[in-house]
Amino acid sequence: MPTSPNISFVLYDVARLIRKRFEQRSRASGLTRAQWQVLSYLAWQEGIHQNKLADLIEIMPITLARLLDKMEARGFIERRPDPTDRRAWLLYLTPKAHPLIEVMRGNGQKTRDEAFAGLSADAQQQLLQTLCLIKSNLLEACAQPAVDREKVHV
Amino acid sequence: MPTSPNISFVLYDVARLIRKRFEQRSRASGLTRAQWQVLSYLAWQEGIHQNKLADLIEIMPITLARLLDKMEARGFIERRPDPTDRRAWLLYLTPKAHPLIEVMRGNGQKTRDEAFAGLSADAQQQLLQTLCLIKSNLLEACAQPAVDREKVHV
DNA sequence: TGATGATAATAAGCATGCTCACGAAAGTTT
DNA sequence: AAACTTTCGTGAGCATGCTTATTATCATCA
Repeated sequence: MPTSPNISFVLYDVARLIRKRFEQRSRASGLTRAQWQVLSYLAWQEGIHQNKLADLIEIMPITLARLLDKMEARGFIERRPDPTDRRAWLLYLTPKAHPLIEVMRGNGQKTRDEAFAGLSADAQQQLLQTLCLIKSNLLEACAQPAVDREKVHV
Repeated sequence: MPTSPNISFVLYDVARLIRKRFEQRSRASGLTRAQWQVLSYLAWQEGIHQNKLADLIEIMPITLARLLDKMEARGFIERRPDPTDRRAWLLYLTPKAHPLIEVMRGNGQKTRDEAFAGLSADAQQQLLQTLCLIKSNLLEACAQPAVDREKVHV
């Protein structure tokens, strides 16, 4: 950009590059960044409903459903019917998934080490807090309608 | 997550939400976040090659080509042949694109205002610098091979 | 009970971004 | 000039994430 870089663009770039680097590193393990995020939350909350998990990760349920389709096909998770609600599934890790968790955690750590090189622990903590604030701002904003009043008729 | 949230996940979430919010706001204008980024750089460097523009934005040339296809189809940019290199195109905005620039800049500003509410100008400046450092770390890292030494055979 | 509304999951379709591969043209070396 | 290498742009195919819409089931209330 001509003047100083646009902070939103930079933030978006950083996220894209983190994903890219993580997946360079994890290709052999067979899990993408998004799938690792799912696995990571699921390891913590096994037996959860898809809806609840989507809420936790803050993605649309349909986005999660597609991820789970792939992870189920590859044998990392299983959907068991909820005995009390025939619409719903309960999500569980398979035995095959367990050894992956430590490997992927390591890959995440290595990616963070690369990304945050030169940042003190304090600076990282500060960054995390700032990002959490921004995230909460955006979650609230996204729930509000945003009319594009300056619509351009082309 | 059980303990404190994973900073990479949060960062990724924030980027996703910024895009989502920006596009909620800009739907009527007909440009997505990515297309707006292209337009924004192009307004600054008209007559550039696709390759150079992809370098600037730091995306793969093929990703840019697809974006340009759509923007060209909608009449926002045009590709003119480079008289000195028959492989290459020179990129230009159309007259139709110019009025969009101010509108989209405004949408970006509104989105940032929502996202960064509660952050002082200093804190925002600090954040920008930190993100630029991380981006540069990651650009360097991505250029290095990342062997997944702990390959899991499944 | 029976209608009405909410909720769980998914389908269809689109945008962005990647890897890998390829053709055409340009540049370089012999 | 011919052969090799590099570069520019794109095709194919995949993953993620969204909006919108649909089906099946559950919950509630008349």
